[in-house]
Amino acid sequence: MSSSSCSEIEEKRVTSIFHQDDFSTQQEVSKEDKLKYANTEMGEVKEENERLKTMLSRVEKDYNTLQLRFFDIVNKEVSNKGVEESSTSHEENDEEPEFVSLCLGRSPNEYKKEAAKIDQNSNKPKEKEDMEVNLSLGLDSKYMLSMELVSDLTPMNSIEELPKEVEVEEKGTLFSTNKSTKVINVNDEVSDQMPTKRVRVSVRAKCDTPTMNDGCQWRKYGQKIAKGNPCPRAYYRCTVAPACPVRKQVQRCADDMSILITTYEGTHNHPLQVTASAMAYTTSAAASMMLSGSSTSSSSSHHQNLHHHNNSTSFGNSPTLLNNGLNFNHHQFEQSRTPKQHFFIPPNHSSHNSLFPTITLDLTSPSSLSSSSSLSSPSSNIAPIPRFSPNNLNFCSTQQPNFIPSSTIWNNNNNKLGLGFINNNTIMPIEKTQIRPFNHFQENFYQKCMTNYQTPSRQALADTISKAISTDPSLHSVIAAAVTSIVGQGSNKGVNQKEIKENGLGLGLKLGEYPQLSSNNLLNQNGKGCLKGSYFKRLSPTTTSQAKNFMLLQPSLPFSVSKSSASKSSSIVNHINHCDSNVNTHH
DNA sequence: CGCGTTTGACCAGCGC
DNA sequence: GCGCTGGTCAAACGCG
Repeated sequence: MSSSSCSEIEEKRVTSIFHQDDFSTQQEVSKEDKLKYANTEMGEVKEENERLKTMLSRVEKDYNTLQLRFFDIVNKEVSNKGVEESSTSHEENDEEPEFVSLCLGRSPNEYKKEAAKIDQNSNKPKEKEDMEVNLSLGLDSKYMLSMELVSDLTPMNSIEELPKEVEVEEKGTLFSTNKSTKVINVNDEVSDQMPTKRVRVSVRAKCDTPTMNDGCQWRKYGQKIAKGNPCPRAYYRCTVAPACPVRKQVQRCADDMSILITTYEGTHNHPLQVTASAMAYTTSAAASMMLSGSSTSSSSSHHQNLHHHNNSTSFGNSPTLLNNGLNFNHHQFEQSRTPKQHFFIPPNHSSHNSLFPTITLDLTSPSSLSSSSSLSSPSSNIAPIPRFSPNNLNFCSTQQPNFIPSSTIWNNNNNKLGLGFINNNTIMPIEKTQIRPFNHFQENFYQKCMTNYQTPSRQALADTISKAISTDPSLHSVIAAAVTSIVGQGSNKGVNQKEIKENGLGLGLKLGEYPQLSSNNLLNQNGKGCLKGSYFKRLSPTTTSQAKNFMLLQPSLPFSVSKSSASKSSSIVNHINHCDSNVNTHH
């Protein structure tokens, strides 16, 4: 059939439509409306499709750019090292670029030391050893979140406790003398100016159990009454690997004992479980936030630097990325001066604290609450926060598996932990910068990590992705980071799922297997004294009075308890999962 | 008996 | 130098 005859037929059809009687004309008018509506919808969908395509290409571009930069730096280093080292080390280096140390508060040289310990104490094949040392903080991933994240993260960590060997190393790139631990430092100035600091990431979450279940195994090695908090602080070290340098401190909030404050320090030198990866991901991101913000200055320009550091960074530094999600209270310096603020004063708020900048991840505040308006203050330098549905993000472990929804322990409905908004009625002081680097996508990534890859729903994916993208154009760089992470995870997916099955992590997590959860007493460790008051008698009068004062400064955080958000969360998870599959396909 | 927790002692850093 | 505080160690203890 020729095209002309075809158009004739169509014309006739249209003509016949318009020449029907009045009744049918009315019908046709409504049909026409429908057609118009459908056409409009189609147009919108097309536009959205275009936006998605653009997004995807951007993500791809970002990814490639980052990868190129990464290999560029690595190659530089290899060529520099090549002068000094034999060709065998070249071979090693050639295979190493995939491993980047994502440090959280400790120098890579510590890992060198740890690795040396391992070296002495075991007869592991070197290759395996390298793997363990290299696999730092989270994701079990060959690819890290982004080059920016890594580079942002490293300066402080690289410098702190900097052994002399490193001083001879070239500026711009830091290598631990242990060849296996490779840390890239892109920012020369930063490294030059870096004070000797560790970074700590403090997670505040409502939790009834002694510790949060973050996927790692911990051994308690100490307990102290810290000044300013009647609740004892418990010290744990990671026991997943013998020489893992990661420590955590667990302490109840003096103000609200249902809030558990977990402070992480150090970087795991071993592969992490999926659940542990999620926490590591968050803490490392938070640490990167902190480092990128504080790295360039300890002066009053700190806040600005936080935003100016690098707009292409995958996390947090771009103001556009600060809109949604988790909030990080950055209290590198002296703690809260304004009683109105809902700042968490970290466990260590003595003079020592300046040596350990701490970033707080507040998972206790209901998300879509009132804070957005207060935070939109021009002088706060933080964009107004769009409201979005709160997700359940619960790090609480529970000893009552029966209460765990079958979908995921992280969707535990006992607590509805809003993501990120702080009840802050005052303008943020420069020293205490509030960062909201995460948005929907990253939160969802979190959920994804927690949920053992639920079967994705394509419809749900389409809905959420399009919504997220259309409402937040800034997502592209975030997605870039998430994609990078997901791709990395994807590579280990099979293993992780296997581990999940074998080790009881993820869906069917056998909580009782974790030593810190094995007790029947919910507060048997750091929490019991809080309620029984047994340790109060041990407090000096000074401490007690200080604690009282402290409490006066700490208004209670409101909590919302909901049992309806599980479906939302699972829906969100589906989107991520779907994205995951798409991304894997793409790459 | 092995493993993890508890708890007092000890050490280091900091401010006065 | 002294006292305060945070952090760690290690012996004692408890539990399975």
